[in-house]
Amino acid sequence: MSFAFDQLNLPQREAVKTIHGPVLILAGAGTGKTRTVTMRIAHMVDEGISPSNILSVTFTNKAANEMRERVKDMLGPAKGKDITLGTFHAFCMKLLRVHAEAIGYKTNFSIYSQSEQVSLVKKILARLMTKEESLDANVALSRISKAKNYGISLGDAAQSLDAALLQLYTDELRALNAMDFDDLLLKAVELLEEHEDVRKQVQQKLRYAMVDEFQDTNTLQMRLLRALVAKPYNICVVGDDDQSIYGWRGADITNINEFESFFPGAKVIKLEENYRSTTPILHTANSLIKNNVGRRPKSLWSQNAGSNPVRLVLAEDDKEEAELICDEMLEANRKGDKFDDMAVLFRTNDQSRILESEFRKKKIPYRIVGARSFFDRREVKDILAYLHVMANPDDDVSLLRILNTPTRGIGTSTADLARDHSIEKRTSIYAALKDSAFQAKLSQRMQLLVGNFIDQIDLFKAHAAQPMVELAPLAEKVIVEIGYRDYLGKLAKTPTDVENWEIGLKMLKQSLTWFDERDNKGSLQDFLDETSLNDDREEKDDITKKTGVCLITMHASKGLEFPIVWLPGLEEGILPHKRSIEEGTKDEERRLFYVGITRAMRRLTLSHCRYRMKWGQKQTCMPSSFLKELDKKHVEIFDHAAHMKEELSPEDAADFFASLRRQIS
DNA sequence: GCCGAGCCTTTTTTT
DNA sequence: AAGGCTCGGC
Repeated sequence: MSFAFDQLNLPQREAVKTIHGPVLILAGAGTGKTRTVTMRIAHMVDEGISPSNILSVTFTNKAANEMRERVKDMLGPAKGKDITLGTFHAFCMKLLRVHAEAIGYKTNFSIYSQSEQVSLVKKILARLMTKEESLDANVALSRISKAKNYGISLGDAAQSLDAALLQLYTDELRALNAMDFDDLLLKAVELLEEHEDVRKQVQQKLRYAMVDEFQDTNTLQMRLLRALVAKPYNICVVGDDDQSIYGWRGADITNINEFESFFPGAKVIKLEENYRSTTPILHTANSLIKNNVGRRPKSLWSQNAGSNPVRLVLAEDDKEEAELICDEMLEANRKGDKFDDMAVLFRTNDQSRILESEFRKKKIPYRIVGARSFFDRREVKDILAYLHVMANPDDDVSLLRILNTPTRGIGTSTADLARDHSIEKRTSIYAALKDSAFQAKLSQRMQLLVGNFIDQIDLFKAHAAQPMVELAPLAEKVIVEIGYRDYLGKLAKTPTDVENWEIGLKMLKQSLTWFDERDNKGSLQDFLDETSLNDDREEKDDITKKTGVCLITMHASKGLEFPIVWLPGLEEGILPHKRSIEEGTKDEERRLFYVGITRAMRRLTLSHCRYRMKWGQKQTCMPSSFLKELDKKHVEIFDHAAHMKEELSPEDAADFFASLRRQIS
């Protein structure tokens, strides 16, 4: 393959050519990052590096899938699939499936999702807490996660509730042969750090590493990389410190800011030519982000001068702001702009409500990212829980979920008894149920019920363990034999409930069928791994495929671009968010604003209000302090509220002011 | 074991 | 304003 360097600009070319030693590519928004990275891989292979020696890790599944497609296109499917490519978590999971025994786990460990973690923590808290204390499970969990990520101790278990909780939580997970998402990273790090043979073996194979979205990596992921990448540090990371917006869930910006101290001798390459936006948009973005301290200085530029200034509009209230946006969209649409090309990016989800109602009123088509996950559906969770227990019967959370689902007379009191027994004997609940010492505590009737349940599970388990078992029929067998549809029928309050649940079951069976039909079909375990690590949010992946104006949070907009963009609600307390002001993380809010601005290709409108309805109450709003920071050279300022008043006839104006007074008082 | 009234909270969300 | 959660009554 001869190489097409002429398609790249100079820094891009340099990034592609530098394949030995540590490299940090600072790729600003819209600077052709993905193209550069995939070309770099192609170039490496071109230079004689075997694809099987290349590791490419990303932060999200979406990025991993994109990368996989691009690499396949570039190298062909045969070479493409030799590259080790996936998310950090998927990589660690695969490593641990092979080596778990070295760190005291069975290789069929379960992976606990967020909701499973929450239910486990709730259960532990219920046991742990005295009447005066109270602790929200989600809050506790985020502290546990922080402690794991940063490797910090929470102190003495006897002194601190957090420490006691972490202790019990950790013990419990281990007893259940389960890991949470953090554990996947943590245990993989432990494995590599403490087992030289494994580390050497992995380092021998994966001699060239590449990391995308590096600004989103956390401390554990950095530790993993350091364990994984040996001298001469053939590691290339790509990211943009200015787009680091996930600090609140552990992303550590020092990874990118101090990259050279982790990998000495690193070459830093900046990509600053932007192919997405016009000069006014980039100039405004640059003027904002340069107010952040401790960033790596860079400045985006474009050859596209553009024809529209950035606009900054003041509206009377949030209703008027929404109307204004809709009116301008209709006007732009009349002039030939497509609704698909427009987007409204907001800070908080509740900002979308008033927009949606205005869109519906004016009959403007819109698309919105669905927040609900497919795997949050009860029917999907129920059947998946059966599959989980079949793969790892020691998975207590799944087992407790199905113990009385469908109702089979094994109520909470028996479940509690089994729990106590399992704690006392330090076994799983499944093992407790099988224990004759436990069964002796039960009534004749309950013994029978528990026995039946265990027999059924063992039967399913044996079926699932058969080689080359088809999963879709297996799931259907479970659904039929447990009488799940009858159970749902009794549970339903309306006929639509039943229909909805049937849809969920269909979707689950469809994904099982797809898995069955795959060329390199794996085991039940493989299917469960994929579903655990792929939080397939409904619609999320399709947001770019759907049509209409895109309504989306600034966070979710990262990586997307739209010709025409509105950023409403630029008020102190919303952006920067009130909580970030309190917590002193305004820099991250500034980056978030920067991400929002740099999504726009041709036209950008910023807006804020004098008043806004919040929690059912009218609030006075101050303009965002970030607005002062913007260089107004390319910004047109427009007081829409005042403009509205001028346009009114005297009578209307009197009405207007009267109604305004009513609203204020 | 289930339902509903009343109370409380309210940023972003991936693996 | 609205969704989630708890607690009390049946």
